[in-house]
Amino acid sequence: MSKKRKTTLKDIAILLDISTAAVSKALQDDSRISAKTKEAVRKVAKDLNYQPNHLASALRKGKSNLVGVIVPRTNSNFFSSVIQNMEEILNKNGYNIIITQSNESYSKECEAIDTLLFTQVDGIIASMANETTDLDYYEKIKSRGIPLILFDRGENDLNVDYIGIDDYASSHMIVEHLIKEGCKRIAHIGGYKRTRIFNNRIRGYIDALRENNLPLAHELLLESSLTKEDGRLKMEQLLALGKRPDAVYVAGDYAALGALQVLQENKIAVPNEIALIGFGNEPFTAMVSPTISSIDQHSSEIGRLAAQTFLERIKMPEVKQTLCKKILEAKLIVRDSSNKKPS
Amino acid sequence: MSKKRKTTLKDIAILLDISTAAVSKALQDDSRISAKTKEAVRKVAKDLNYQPNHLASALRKGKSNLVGVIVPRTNSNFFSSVIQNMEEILNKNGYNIIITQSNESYSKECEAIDTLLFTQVDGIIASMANETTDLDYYEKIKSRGIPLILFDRGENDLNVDYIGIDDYASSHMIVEHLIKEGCKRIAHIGGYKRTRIFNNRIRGYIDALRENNLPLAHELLLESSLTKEDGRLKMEQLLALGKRPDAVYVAGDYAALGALQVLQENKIAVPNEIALIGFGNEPFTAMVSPTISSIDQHSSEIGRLAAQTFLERIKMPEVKQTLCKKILEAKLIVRDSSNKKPS
DNA sequence: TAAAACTGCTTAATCGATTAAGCAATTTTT
DNA sequence: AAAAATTGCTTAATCGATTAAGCAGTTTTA
Repeated sequence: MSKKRKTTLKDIAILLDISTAAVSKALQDDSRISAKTKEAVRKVAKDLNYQPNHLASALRKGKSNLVGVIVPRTNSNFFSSVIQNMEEILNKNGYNIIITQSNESYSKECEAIDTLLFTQVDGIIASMANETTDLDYYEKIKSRGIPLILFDRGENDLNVDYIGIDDYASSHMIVEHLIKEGCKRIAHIGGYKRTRIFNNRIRGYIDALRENNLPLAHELLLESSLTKEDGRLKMEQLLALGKRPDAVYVAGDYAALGALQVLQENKIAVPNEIALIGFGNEPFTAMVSPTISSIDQHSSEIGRLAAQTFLERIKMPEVKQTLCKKILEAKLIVRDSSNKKPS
Repeated sequence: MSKKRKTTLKDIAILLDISTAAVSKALQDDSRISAKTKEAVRKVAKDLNYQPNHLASALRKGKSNLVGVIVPRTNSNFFSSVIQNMEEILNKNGYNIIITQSNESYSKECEAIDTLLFTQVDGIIASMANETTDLDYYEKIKSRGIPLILFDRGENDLNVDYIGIDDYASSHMIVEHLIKEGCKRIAHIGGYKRTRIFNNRIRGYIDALRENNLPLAHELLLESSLTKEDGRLKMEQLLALGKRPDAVYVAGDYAALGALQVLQENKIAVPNEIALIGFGNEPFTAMVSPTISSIDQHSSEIGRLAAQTFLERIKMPEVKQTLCKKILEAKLIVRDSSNKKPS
């Protein structure tokens, strides 16, 4: 019962008694083919339910019209939103995307790169795993001559296009907001220092404190994996201090949630005793109680820009010199967890 | 600077002064090639950093080793976990996956199917959009002669393999649990009746009530899109009733969260005044306060089974007769929102 | 020792679409 | 009216890997 044989250009050609070349050109609306022939070809193509064999044309044309995407995970709102917006633009331009997840693991990331290169993608858009410090594998992409665009988690050292938010400024903004709320001992549960974005957040935190003449206490600055569990641990660590902080800025929402749970378990009033701010504006920050203030990273915008950057690179592969680094300004969403005076 | 030219079989062949056929076979460890030649080929392949052109081999072999995946969205824990487990098994078997999102929209789903067929995937694993009722497009996949496996959201009418949980039994389990907790007026905020899984949940709810001699009040059975917003609306509707329910079973976690918020805004004690249960075991159900009881859908297992089913279909395409419908037993996770007597 | 089987390769066709080159017929230009 | 340009196609090569068929030379079997 299953009609296995797909219709090919040849089938159409034989039926109309013309060459496959003519059929191919007709479907591409080539000016050298008469309107009558084009019409006939299109009709037969529709009748036979012709679907071009993508592999064949990709092989011949030397491009697959596929874009590889590597993200640490898809079940975060940030990444799935980036992907969704990226996909929309790429689809419109005839590209499809292949999504792969690194699960924050360097080895899985390398596998993902191999997979994508193997699949002959025309380019790769990636956000690096937390673990990743070695950039050899990314060099492999560059040496393949296809565009590589990084977003959010990216390294400056790799000389590639990058889209992200201004982590330094965001961090700065958070600390100033907390100071305005009257906080004087502001702790920071930060990400890994070696990851550029987290390092920038740490710098923003330190500089904002300094500019406001607040002392920087080293016991208030912690390095974390930013999982919910580690957020709990680091919060417990902060509560164990002789002089507790009156505000905690956590560099990730999941860790902020863990921290919030510990605060609640210890019956500490949020924000009045200790104010709390996360980073990433994950949907659950607006769902928990109290709602958690956070930074919106403009995921849609990042997705769109990454896609556009890729398209530009594809169009003009020779203009490699001007590197494209787009840094967006993030937005602080003030919610209950840092709002001491509810209006 | 960019070394554009990729090394091909031909390059290796010329270097070793043998035919490309011999090289191809050597790399495939064909028994008709001498160990010496194989060794030499492998060495040169490594030296030249040979990466086989996937498009060429896929074209020739008539299979792409790509599996298409269609999900309503990736930013739900359920789907991302399914995908992750599916990917693991498929990768091990030489397959890569292309993920596409339908965003619960029928038209986007059709586009996704076209995209995947166009990319010459060897099979499709899908969970249907809420909107989808018309199955013509899925027929298109079947007529292409490649395996189609549905999970979670699937229609029985389409004669294809299916993996999911027992929605009827899960629903039954929830209601019995609530009754055991002493609830007597149990409401159900259900999904769309026309979607099979939600219909099954509704049937389970009704039958469990009946078996326990509890009256079925039509005003306690609501149909919802199961978004967080709609969960709020439906909960407000329930609170507006003359005789309020003493338990609400919501067919989705997001909607359950919305319902919980409304309950809290109305200062209604959960679970003592009104108990609450969700469905799906999204991570946030364990994060909010009170934590929300829910049903775990065994996402990892579903992902693994879907992948395995695909692999079996590929291995034995002729054994089309025995349809594979795997229905897993789900697990009720009792949390604070339905636990009246904390031990 | 002749026939059969195996070893280790080569040749050439193939997958399906694209495209450079070319050719005959028609139309436009000079 | 001859030259040039245009139209509308065809032929054949190509992308890179795979594979059926085949062919020497060697080894095993009867």
